[in-house]
Amino acid sequence: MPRVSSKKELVVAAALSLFRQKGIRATTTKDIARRAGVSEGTIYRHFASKDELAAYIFERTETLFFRFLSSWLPASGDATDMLRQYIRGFFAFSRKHHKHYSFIVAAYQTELRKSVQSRMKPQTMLERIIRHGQVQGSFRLMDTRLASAMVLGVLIQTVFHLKTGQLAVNFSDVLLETEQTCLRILQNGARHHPEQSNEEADT
Amino acid sequence: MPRVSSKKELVVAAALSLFRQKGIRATTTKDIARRAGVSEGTIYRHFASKDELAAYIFERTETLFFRFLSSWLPASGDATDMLRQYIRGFFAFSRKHHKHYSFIVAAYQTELRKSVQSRMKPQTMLERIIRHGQVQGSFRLMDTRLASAMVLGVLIQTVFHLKTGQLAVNFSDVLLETEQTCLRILQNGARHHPEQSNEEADT
Amino acid sequence: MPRVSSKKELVVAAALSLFRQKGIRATTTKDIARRAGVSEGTIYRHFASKDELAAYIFERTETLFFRFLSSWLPASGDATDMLRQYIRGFFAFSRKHHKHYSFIVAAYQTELRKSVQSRMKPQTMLERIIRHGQVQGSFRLMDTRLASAMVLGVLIQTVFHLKTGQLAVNFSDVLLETEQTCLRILQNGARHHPEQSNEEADT
Amino acid sequence: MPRVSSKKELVVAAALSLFRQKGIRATTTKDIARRAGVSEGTIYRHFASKDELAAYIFERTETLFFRFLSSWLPASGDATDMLRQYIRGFFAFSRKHHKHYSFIVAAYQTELRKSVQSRMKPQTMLERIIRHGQVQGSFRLMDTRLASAMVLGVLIQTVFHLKTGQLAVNFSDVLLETEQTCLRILQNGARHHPEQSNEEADT
DNA sequence: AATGAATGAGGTTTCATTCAT
DNA sequence: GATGAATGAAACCTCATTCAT
Repeated sequence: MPRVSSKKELVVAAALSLFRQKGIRATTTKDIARRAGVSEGTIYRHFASKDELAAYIFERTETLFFRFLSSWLPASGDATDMLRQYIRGFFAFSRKHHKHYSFIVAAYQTELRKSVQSRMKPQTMLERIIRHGQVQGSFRLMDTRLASAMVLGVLIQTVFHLKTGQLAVNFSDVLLETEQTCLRILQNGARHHPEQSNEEADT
Repeated sequence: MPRVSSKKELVVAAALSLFRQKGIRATTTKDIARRAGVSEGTIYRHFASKDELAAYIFERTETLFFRFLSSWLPASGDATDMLRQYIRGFFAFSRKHHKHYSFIVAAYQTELRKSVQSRMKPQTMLERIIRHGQVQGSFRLMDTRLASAMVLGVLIQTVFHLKTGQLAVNFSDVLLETEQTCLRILQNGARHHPEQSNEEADT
Repeated sequence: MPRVSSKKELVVAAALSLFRQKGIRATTTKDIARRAGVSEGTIYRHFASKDELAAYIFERTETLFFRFLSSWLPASGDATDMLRQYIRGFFAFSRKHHKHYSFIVAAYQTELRKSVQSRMKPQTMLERIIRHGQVQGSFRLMDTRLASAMVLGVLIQTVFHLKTGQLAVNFSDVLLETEQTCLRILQNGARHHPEQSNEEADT
Repeated sequence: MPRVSSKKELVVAAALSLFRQKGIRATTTKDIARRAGVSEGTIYRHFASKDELAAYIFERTETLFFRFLSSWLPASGDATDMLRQYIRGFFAFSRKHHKHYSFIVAAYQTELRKSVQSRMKPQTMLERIIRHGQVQGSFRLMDTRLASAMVLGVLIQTVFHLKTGQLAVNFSDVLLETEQTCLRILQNGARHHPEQSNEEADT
């Protein structure tokens, strides 16, 4: 029986860490090997190329993210509840799986935009929640993809600012604020008829 | 801008185009020279390095963006109006200066995150508008950076989806929708079923 | 040959097949192991190195070839008969032991030219036949090595063209033709415009 | 104006020399660069890959060989004369362009067999001469490709033995001998006792 | 004996940058 | 100013060989 140690996980962990810090292209195979404490050749016993390693990590992370979010969603079918839990799960993931989170956000926005086909599944999940809410009547009718993109945009930016410590507010305040913000985006409500908005602007 | 040298502009235009398509790292100086119709050496007559070229383009683009937005802002001081005009200017820029827009968004999110220090000035401008609105009382009180980040997140995601043609709706509808969304985020007002959200906020 | 180990023969067979297809250098130990259905380590239990494996196969093949040819040679001592049988044996080997044949020809011409010292014994055998014929007076006097090289050159080229199917003629015709050709090369006789060639031959 | 020195020829000369000594695969780009006195990068300014360099040298050499042979052929149309001159040209090339000769023979037989499509034009030229002789009636009728292959087999083997100095005879003797041998192969004439060969064919 | 993960030297290729012209 | 051949460090990757199991 051959060695079972398998340094594959060492490679994956090192690569995840470096990819997220410096980006995929800027990370060299030598970097990864050094950080993982293995030889460069070892990388290629487990992955056909650096790109394949990146894709592997991306998919694994996406699945992890997806499952993590799923575990937060309530069984019940209330879309507003689901959205809240989605947001909480999102924040929780960004804290518990710090490295995975920042890797996947960076990778999605940039280097893997084209190569990986499985559309960031967490977004798909969000779309489903929104569509559900629209059917239930609790969310207003608008393009579902756009809606989910907007919500994700808000979440990603918020977490980014939380992480970089530029925010003076505490975590749970931001969480509540973000929930409200996202609901504002999605919920019905006669907002914004110019007169109204002016009125409200005065509030 | 006085044309110091015709070649320099050729280089800048070629680099802008390539950087945004493939990213900065993935673009080689040979690529740039070929596209610009100049020799590789010429690049180095005008810029000390590829990174400096990228930084130059970034700053120039940011300034262009900033001035463009400024020209859309109303002289008047109503924050809601200003926000609306900011959004319209943002959309207009993304259409008129397609290449500059996609370059700056990509660069900001990724490769230049650290190297360029001038905080993407359009965000600063947005922050100022929001702070202004908060002072005026038309926007609710919240962390200004967070607020501006959220609004930018929405704008960037929306434009991205507009560009990739995944939206079935037309431009002016999306524009209106986005305006409303951003106002929902920023304005005061008892939106979203307060009872619920309060309850859960206690959880 | 007693089978020392079943695996060893699997390795040899796989290597023979691959070496002849792609050459020795271009064949990797991983290729061999995969084709043989064994692990890479197993190769090294039986052979000290890839080169030694190649040398082993070369020598084994040469011996096989030599014995095969020997079994075709008549007991009688007529050089012309011996040559005919040599040629027939050569053709027969190239058909019955297709892989061995193409391996040994390729290896001899190229990669093993220097490393293997045992002069391709089939050539030695041919030399002996020719010398015999010269002593008998049935073959003309000429450098024996050169003569054998020429005959081998003819045989190898002919078989090559037979194998690649570029010849419109059938096997037994080619065989007869080749016999005649080799005899023309070796035999005495006022061939070809006697006046001219004889004169020049005397020069 | 840039440097015009062009180290391309240095690279080509070094590669030709090394390829023929050690084979293409066994020659490293580092070898080539060192021998040529240039950096490895320089190779890639002029050739897309090592294989392309090899193909370039092969084609160039083939053309050189072809032109060299052409310059030896008589204007007159006598096939026997043409063949004699072809052979003399062949020998002359192998001596004057020693490196080119041994490269092309080795490359043709082995590493470039498949990759280069232009059938070793010197063989085509020989085929044409043989066909011409057959039409004239001075050469017997036989498969032209086979005939040319046989003659080339003889020439290559003879030159090989001349070069390796294993032959005790002098150059012009070998040349004459080879001419006769080739003419024996090609010319008409009832050689070899037919009865015998038929009988033995039944064996 | 057999395995195959691991090694690491070394191979091919890329590319930002320099510099003679 | 402009050129592009040249550089050489460093990137990615291969592969014969070793060795713990």
